[in-house]
Amino acid sequence: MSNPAGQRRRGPGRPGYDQATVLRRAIELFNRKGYEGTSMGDLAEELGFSKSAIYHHVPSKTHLLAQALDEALDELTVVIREAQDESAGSAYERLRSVVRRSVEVLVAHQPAVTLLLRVRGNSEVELEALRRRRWIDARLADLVRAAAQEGAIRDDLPPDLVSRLLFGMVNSLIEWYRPEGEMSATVVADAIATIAFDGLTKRPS
Amino acid sequence: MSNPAGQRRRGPGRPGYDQATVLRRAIELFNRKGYEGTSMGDLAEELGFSKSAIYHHVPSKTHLLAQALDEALDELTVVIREAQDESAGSAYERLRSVVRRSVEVLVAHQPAVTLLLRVRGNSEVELEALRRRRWIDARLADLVRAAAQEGAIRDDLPPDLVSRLLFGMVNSLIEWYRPEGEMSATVVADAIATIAFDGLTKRPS
DNA sequence: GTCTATATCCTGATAGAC
DNA sequence: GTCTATCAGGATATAGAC
Repeated sequence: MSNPAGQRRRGPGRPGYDQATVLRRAIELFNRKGYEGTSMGDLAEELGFSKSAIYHHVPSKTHLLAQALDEALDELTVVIREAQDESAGSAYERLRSVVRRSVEVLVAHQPAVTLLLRVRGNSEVELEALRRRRWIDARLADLVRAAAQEGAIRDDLPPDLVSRLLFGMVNSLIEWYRPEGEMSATVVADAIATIAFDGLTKRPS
Repeated sequence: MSNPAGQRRRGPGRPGYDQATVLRRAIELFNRKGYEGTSMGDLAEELGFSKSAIYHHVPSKTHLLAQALDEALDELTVVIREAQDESAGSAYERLRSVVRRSVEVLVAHQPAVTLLLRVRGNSEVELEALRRRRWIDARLADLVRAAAQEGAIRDDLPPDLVSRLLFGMVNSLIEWYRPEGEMSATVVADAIATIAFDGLTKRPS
């Protein structure tokens, strides 16, 4: 915490991490081994010091989880807020835009979003995160419904089902996307939009 | 094990469960609370007897997980085998068919497949399951590549990316689909095929 | 087939020395 | 700010009575 950059502090001495760095490494571990499958001992080992020293940086394991889930939820909430601004275009345009923005958030905050999407509701922190997530999902469904009512997208499929499948495809990114890979967020977002809105089948056009 | 139907055995006496029933309830709990978040004590409580009595039915917690993952992997492997039979039609036809069959398996074996899709590689059992799953994913990508080479689906998107997104959409079913709901596997499979192959955008047609 | 009791280990978290 | 030592509780799994 005396070290905003998360780097080594003094010439000699132990590593020294700030809160943000500890959080980042914790989320990494939670995703690799699962939250319950990761012990504070594991995290200590990862950071290179003893188990008890962690509690100098962070109040509890639960607090680490809460911070991570908030990071993801706050970012996704911003995307929803943008999509609710009707002056930004038709529902169809805003739906395409929210797909793109969601991909951007998933890519930029992949570890935190991954953690969020795996939450099961095992504690009060997780239940609260699930509540916020359900609110987001409901707003996405609203947008799909509005686009269907505009006549912009097909109305022969239940909007709730379309919403689940469309954002199911978006969310599946977290299973394989790695920012250090060669695929940019733009390429992925374009591919999702192309598949979802234009379809895979080749057309004469 | 003396009770193939998983029902009460004698008039008087304790419930009495067979292996299959214990496994089914275990998978249910693993999905609700996570595998690591579920203790054998939780499972005992769910089944209505003491913690230690479970070990009369099942050798270990790990064994329960292995059985569940095998159930899912065996079913998905059958789907892949079917799709590899080139006499069954063009790659495009087989791709559409494998999407439908995957949905059927996800719906019929939803709890086991859910567990499989959440495995992180935390133990030897999980690592072996991940190996088998990666093999399946690779065969699905082969099929998408073949369909693109046939000229049946668009070739302006990387086949590996298409495969990940397409089956990401299929797999996202496990997050919300409940067999007791009003949506049949057929409706869901049709919706996925329509979105993925024809697209959401309304066309003059 | 289920129970109580127990063995052994690991968990999140704290106390206090340096 | 990190350490060793420790706590109380819970984990998987086993032993042996009934």
